[in-house]
Amino acid sequence: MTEPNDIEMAEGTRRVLDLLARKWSVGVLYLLARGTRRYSELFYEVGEVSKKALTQTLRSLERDGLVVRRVYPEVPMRVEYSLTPTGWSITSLLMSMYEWSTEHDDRLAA
Amino acid sequence: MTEPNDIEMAEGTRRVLDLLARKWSVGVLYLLARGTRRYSELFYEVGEVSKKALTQTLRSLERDGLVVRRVYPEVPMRVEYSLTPTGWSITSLLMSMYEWSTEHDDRLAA
DNA sequence: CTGTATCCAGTAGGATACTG
DNA sequence: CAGTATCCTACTGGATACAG
Repeated sequence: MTEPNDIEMAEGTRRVLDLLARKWSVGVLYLLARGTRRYSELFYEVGEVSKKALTQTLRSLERDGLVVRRVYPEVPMRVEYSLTPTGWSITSLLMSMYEWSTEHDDRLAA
Repeated sequence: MTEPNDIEMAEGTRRVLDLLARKWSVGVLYLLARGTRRYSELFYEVGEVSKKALTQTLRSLERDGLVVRRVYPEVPMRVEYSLTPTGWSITSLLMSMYEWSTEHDDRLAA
């Protein structure tokens, strides 16, 4: 197998970043890492998000295979979101980034 | 010290992602990880980038303390870019992301 | 060689109102 | 409860021409 060059590494890395690029994706993933959550729970816990943005975030995470959506057609309706194995595996990357941020927050302030 | 909650972890993680959010930031960092490069070298090696976008990328990396810019007022002019210690330290994060992408590229294709 | 200036298009997300 | 529809703004980057 040939060595990956800079362009290939940058492309692979960018694909990961694109998975997390939306404003609320990371917050949603951290919440779901603690367990399954309903739409309204995410809506109230993730921050000052609009329903439109939250839905877009969830749909994009679902398309990318990080999150699963389950609908329970009760009255009132219930929709639950949870991490896929892939979604779960990416949380270790998130925690590495958080840890790096704590080691460099002096620089991030500037 | 108190445990960080999800919101704090998401905020720290997002600050790191914001550092890398621009389209060409990752490519530039990978190139500079191999050593100092001139503007024109980056321009030709990083991909199909416009000069405007490359300059914006470099300015933003410089503001965030990941890159240093050095000007040599010769004729013709020479400008060199290189990683700061902070910039260097973030490359290990980039490589973790690249590695993750290679382990999940089946999912990324979908 | 190393950028700036200008114009233009696509995308993300906030606010608000409405729906099955 | 869990969204969708509409309107609007900000940001990002490509193309092109021009400048120190």
